[in-house]
Amino acid sequence: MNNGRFSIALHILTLLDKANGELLSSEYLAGSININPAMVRKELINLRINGFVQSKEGKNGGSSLAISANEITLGAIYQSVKQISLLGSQKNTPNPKCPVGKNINEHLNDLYNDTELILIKQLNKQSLADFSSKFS
Amino acid sequence: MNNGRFSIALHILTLLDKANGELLSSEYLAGSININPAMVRKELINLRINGFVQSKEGKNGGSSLAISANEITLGAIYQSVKQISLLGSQKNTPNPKCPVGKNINEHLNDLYNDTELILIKQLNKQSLADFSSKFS
DNA sequence: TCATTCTGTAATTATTTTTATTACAGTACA
DNA sequence: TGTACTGTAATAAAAATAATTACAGAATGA
Repeated sequence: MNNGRFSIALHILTLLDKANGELLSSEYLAGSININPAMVRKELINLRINGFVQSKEGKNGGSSLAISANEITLGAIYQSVKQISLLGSQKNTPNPKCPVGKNINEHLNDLYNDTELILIKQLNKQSLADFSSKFS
Repeated sequence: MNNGRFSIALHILTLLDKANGELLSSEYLAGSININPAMVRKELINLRINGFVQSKEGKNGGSSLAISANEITLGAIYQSVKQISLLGSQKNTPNPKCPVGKNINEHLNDLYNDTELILIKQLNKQSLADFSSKFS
């Protein structure tokens, strides 16, 4: 991963888990994370798409977990926020006339994919519930 | 990892391995990678510090591997180029008044460190020689 | 019904990070 | 002593991230 989105997503989810079903507003969440509520709402879109949270509009609205914290692994969170590949951005345009340059992207991709699989497997060892339980 | 430096470093090292001891200039390396020679020279500084390459100044100068490609693991290359933590930048400044915010950085750091160890272990399974042998 | 308090979302701007460029001093060779 | 390199700094450009602002629309409840 290469963005603060994982941290933010995990922070949101941990707070929601701690809230035990009570709806938390994006402003409240933003207060704990110390970022802008609009950023929280943006990340909530993604968490909703991935089925982790549900939100209620309007007065007294807010968000809560949509499924049990036991069912949400850190690997799944990671996958929900990652967009570009793990070890480097793939905008390299090496020289196709060079035997190495011509093929390196293919080999780098293989390497990144293999490595990322291991990473996700490792993250999957821990659920949101496990992570959340570390907090008092 | 979250920068193109890994790709560049590995590309450089692969080219040097293929060159079989012959000195390659930063301009030649840059030509294969399709980046600026100054960028290559910058990355070479790091590779030198880490003992992977050696460079010779002056006319007919250039760089070559300083140790055998068998002794350079991809994990070691990864470690040489990484600067910030794996899963997210650590500039978060959560709200210390919140029980979750107060402690999340500590727990995130633990998680990142554990995960990164696994990642490096995985990358260490492959040496530069292994990687380089994939190219004709 | 209507003021209030939320979310949803788009548009814009600011900041930070990364990458690229330029330039030139110093070194080694022939 | 000219040429072809590296070393390195300074600067600029580009890209990625994050923050801000704004406002329409939804739900509540007085």
